[in-house]
Amino acid sequence: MSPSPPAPPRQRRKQARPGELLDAALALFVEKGFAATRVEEVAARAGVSKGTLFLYFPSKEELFKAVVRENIAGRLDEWNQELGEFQGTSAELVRYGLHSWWERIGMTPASGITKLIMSEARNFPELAAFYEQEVIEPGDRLLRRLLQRGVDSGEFRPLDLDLAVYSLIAPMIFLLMWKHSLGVCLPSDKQLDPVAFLDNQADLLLRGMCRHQGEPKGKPAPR
Amino acid sequence: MSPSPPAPPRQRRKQARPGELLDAALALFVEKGFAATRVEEVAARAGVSKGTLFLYFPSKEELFKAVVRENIAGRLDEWNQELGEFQGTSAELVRYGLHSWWERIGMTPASGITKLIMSEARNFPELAAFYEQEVIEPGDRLLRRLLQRGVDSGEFRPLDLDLAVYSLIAPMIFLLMWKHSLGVCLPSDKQLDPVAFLDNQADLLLRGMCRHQGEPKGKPAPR
Amino acid sequence: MSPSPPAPPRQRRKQARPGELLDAALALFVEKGFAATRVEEVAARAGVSKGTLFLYFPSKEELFKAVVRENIAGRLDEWNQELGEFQGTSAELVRYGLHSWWERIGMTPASGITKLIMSEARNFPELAAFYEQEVIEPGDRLLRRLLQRGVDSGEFRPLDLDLAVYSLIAPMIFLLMWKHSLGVCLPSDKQLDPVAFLDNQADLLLRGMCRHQGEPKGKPAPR
Amino acid sequence: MSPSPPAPPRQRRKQARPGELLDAALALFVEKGFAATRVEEVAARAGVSKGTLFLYFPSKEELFKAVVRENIAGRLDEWNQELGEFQGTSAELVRYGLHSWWERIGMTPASGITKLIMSEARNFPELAAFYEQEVIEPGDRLLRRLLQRGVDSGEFRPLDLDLAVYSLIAPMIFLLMWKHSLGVCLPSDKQLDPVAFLDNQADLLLRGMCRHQGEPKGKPAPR
DNA sequence: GATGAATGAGTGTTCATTCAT
DNA sequence: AATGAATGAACACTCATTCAT
Repeated sequence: MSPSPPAPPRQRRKQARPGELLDAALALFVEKGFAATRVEEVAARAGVSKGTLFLYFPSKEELFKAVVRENIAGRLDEWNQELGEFQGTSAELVRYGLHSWWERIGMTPASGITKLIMSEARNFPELAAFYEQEVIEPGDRLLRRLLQRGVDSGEFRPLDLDLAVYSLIAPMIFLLMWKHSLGVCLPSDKQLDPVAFLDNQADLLLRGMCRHQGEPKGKPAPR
Repeated sequence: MSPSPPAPPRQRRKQARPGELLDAALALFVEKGFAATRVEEVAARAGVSKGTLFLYFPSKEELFKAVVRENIAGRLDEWNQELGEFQGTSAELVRYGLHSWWERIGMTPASGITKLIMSEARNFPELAAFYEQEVIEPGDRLLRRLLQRGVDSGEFRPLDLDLAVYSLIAPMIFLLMWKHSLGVCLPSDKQLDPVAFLDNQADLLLRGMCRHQGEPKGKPAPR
Repeated sequence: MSPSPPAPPRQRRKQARPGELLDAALALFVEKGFAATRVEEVAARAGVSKGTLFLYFPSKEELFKAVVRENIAGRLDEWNQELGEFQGTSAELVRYGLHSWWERIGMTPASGITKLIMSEARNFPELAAFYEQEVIEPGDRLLRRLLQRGVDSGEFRPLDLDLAVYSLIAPMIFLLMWKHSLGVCLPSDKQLDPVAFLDNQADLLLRGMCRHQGEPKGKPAPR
Repeated sequence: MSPSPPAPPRQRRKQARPGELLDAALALFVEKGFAATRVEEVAARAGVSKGTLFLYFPSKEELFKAVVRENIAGRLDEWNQELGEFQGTSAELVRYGLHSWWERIGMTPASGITKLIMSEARNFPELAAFYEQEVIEPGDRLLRRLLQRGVDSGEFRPLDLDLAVYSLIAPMIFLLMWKHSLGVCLPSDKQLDPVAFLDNQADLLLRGMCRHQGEPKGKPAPR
């Protein structure tokens, strides 16, 4: 009567965690881009059927937005607060910020999102606007506050904040793009060490921003 | 068929077909990405029919590869030579290099190629390898020589060249990505001034690399 | 489970499920047609879950059939009897019949059933046959008897009963279709007044059927 | 290399007539309804592939509109003119109109369109509006002119044109609905003879509208 | 009995690719 | 060489139906 295999017993049940779908979507979006990722594949990787995905996310685009929210936008708040409570010099704060960014975003799969956005922004203006609003704008404010803190305390000299913010953003964006595009194709001896790179960039930046030229470069000497 | 006298003024091209197709394809690929670009649109922009495109390029992928190959070529050699003949301090050379890069690549449509590569590298590993070989590698050598010149002359202090090279590359890559992706979606008051940004980056970098701290930053040097 | 005292006021139905589902389904099928009605919507309107619907009806098609069967029943019998006992001229009887049809069927939601049948008959031949048997056939006999009464009494002249019956049916069917389809889309100044239309049709018909040309058309008799 | 059948040699060429698609669409829409008709089936019946259909019609809805235009809307003009040039009494004109309607629309596949519209109007308000504008409205004007002609010539008595127009429309609509829905399920002995029905309706109507009661009913030749 | 999470076949539409002309 | 009509494999999304709970 039913020569087809006995049909898997209606796989998992419970609450097939939208979380699993978000994880799968993140991985695939980053790997193949938004357009080239098929929702069916996302569903399959999450272990559910295509229909199930649409039970939780009304469209592919909303799925993407949810991925962004889950992985970046939603985390900015806690980060904001944490950096606000930082005790130490502003130079240390900048270094700490870059390091924690690397650990929480840069080195995680979430970093792929930024690459994705940079790659596809022009085709999905709505997504780009969403990202601008939910990530760029708050992130910009966060960095600006960091720098302003140093200026206010007299630790940094007066800065053109617009340029200075971009000086912080640039190495991060570069690192992400590198990691997610050409980096994956480079031979291992050409690989860029992200932490060393970030440290180096921090050194350069801080040396340029600090009022006292004696600002020690590396970790060593926090007096 | 057309005995009407003076020969129709749209005699136009003749054999230049592949070139026009490549130009059209470059523009569209940069603007919309690989997946979102329709071959029909490429053909239309080149003034030919869809079928004709496939006469010259066996598939969309091959067209893409041809676009990249076509637009990567030679430029580096002449640049290499020009920078080799530069008279002046190495600091000036670095600044000159960044400026001329902006004028010859960064601000021209050619910059789109890099954006394209960064965006699609993962889907075209073959292309990425090609780009690595043809651009990254020689570019890396070029920058390395620039820096080495400063070190050898004693103008720069001893450098970790690997890191230093990436410090030069990062702002360029960042600028391109910004310009070609999120930048186009940002409100005008958020726009980044590329030259100011490059100058600023050069200041920071050189301040970090130069042996004498008295290295004048930008134009005047604010005592 | 719910020891809270006075019994929740939404004790509501109990076992009336199938009936509520049929009501909901009737309304939606009439409004949107068979194909465009989603079972989920039917269930929701009946206040139950999608799964529950399938507990009572094995498929959407069976639900549809049940709706039609449920709403076609009996009414004809009482009507048959009532008209059989009518005292008055046959012309009055015909007019009375049309008016009471409008009041009991035409203007009520039950009219939707006929629209439904007319619309979906081809996709549900089984239903169409059922309707033919349960409604068309008895209705035809009823009308035939009405007309025969007039012929027998000498009030009407000899008639081609087949045609005459259709002359009665036609305005009713037309009215229903109009009301349930294009009528709902027409601007209010184009709306058809059903009672006036039926009266007018009765006038025309009776004028054609009555032996004495003096048959007064409407109520008053226009001098 | 290619074990699949040699592939039909890229069937017909030339101009795979949108006409064939329109015919196929008409037949299928009428047979199964708008929603239940799959575009692939339409294409198949026209002997082309699904993609080809979209070469000529940008969407299923536009295909439907084209069917309506082709089969009804487009013909109203010539009909309008023809009836305008009619020589004879207005009673004859009304009879002629009904007959020619039957021959050009009623008995042809085009008649299915009206059934379709009546059935699906509520689900596709845009289509209904289109039909109202392209068919109902002009048709209404046409009939109104017909009747006005009789009133003006003194052949008809003063009429409530709104009701009178609907008295003409009703039998046509009824006939179509009957033919395309229940009619297809009825046993042959119950079948309605459309021409006889229309004649009968015309008789009834004209008897009601004509000033001189002596208007002979049937064909017999109006002395 | 009742639920609602899960399924997967099916639909309209797009687009790279082919090929007779 | 060049065309453009034709193709068909995809893909996002829907919805009737199932079934573990």
